[in-house]
Amino acid sequence: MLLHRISDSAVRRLSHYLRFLDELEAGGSRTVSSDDLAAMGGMTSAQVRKDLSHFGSFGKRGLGYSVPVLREQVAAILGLARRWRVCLVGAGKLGAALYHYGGFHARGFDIVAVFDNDPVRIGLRWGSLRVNDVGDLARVVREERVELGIIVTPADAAQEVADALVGAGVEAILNFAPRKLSLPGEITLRDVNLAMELETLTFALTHRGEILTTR
Amino acid sequence: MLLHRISDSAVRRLSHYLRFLDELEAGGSRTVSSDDLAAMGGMTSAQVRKDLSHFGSFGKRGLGYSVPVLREQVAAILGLARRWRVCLVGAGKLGAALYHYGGFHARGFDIVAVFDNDPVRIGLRWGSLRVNDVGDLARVVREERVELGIIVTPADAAQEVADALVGAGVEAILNFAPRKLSLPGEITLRDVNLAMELETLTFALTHRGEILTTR
DNA sequence: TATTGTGAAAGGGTTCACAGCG
DNA sequence: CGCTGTGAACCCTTTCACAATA
Repeated sequence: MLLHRISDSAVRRLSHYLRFLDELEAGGSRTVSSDDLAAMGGMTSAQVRKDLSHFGSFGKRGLGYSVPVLREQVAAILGLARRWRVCLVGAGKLGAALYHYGGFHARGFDIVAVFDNDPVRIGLRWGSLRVNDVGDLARVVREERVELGIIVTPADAAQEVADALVGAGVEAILNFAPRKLSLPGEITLRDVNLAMELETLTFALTHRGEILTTR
Repeated sequence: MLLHRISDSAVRRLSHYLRFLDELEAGGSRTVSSDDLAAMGGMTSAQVRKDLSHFGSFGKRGLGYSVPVLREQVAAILGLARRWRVCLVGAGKLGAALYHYGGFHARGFDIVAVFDNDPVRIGLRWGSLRVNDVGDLARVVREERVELGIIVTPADAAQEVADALVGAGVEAILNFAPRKLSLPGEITLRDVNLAMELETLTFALTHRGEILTTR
């Protein structure tokens, strides 16, 4: 398929649609219209149709979309037609929270290795895994055929860990450390910064009373 | 001050600038140019200047910006000239991770209350706090003058908790539960969905080989 | 008839390029 | 001379509106 550039926000909306389609299927719905999906997500029906149209024609005019068919198509578009092998670097509280977060497994992400550099944590049993020494990262990542890395270390360690992950063949990184990482262009990177999320809230609250205009 | 509509991405860039300015100040730099800041964040200098220009003129032509002055200005723009009182609803692993995440306190966020509905967790000591019964949420939020709520509950409980927070006077909510919340328009809401972040990675990896074009 | 799929129009964000100024 | 601040140009995303069609 020939793709135009798909905006980041469009990809995130596709994730939303997938969640809505899961709920609809669980609720027994057989079809949805773009209007229904839009209502579930606070968007417009034109937006829903445009987002989907980049990848094909999945609906029937006059009828809408088949819930199970569209669910499967959207999952495939997002790369979720298969499972993904993920590792977690950093076995602190946030690492533990992510490890136990059921949403990853439900969406097709299998955490197959965990690493830390703290002797107190190395060797600990986490479910069916053991916490590995980060010094063994390259070997374990290769043995376990890890594809995605999640960095949950302090900021200081993040670049070093990222380099090790890339060296061991990981293709994409989700970085929770508040540090800008330098990576080769072929590696996909996404940053999540929890303090920054709160800052967008305080920005909004702080400027609430001011006149917002377009000049 | 008269503000235009500031885009979400511009606000996030301001958070980045603040982090860079912290680093520069810690490193002893006295001034920065928009070029320097742009290089630290992988953006363009025009973007940096445009972002700042929405809020005033903070630099000197020919010289750049004073690091401490700009740091303070950007912090003020983001609403971080004061501290904020935050509560956490959900004392599970993710709640614990956020509670212990030093980045919040460093940025001016004080977690002053924690809630859960599980008798096993209620009453547990977390640092200087105790985990409250979520049934006491309205009273405690008022007593503690909580301004921001963070929802870290399972999806099922999120709407109910959000309603309680709003009823008790919270002004903004950061929601980690994968559920679309309905809130009054005057409440600021931000969603963080961890599975969705991974999905943007798998989308990119899945479509990597395909020709991305503009028609 | 109801709803999709999509060109065209509108809107908004980013980049350009240079005037202004220390 | 160097770097900021900014209107104008450009580009990308969203919305509109309607032809196509089950």
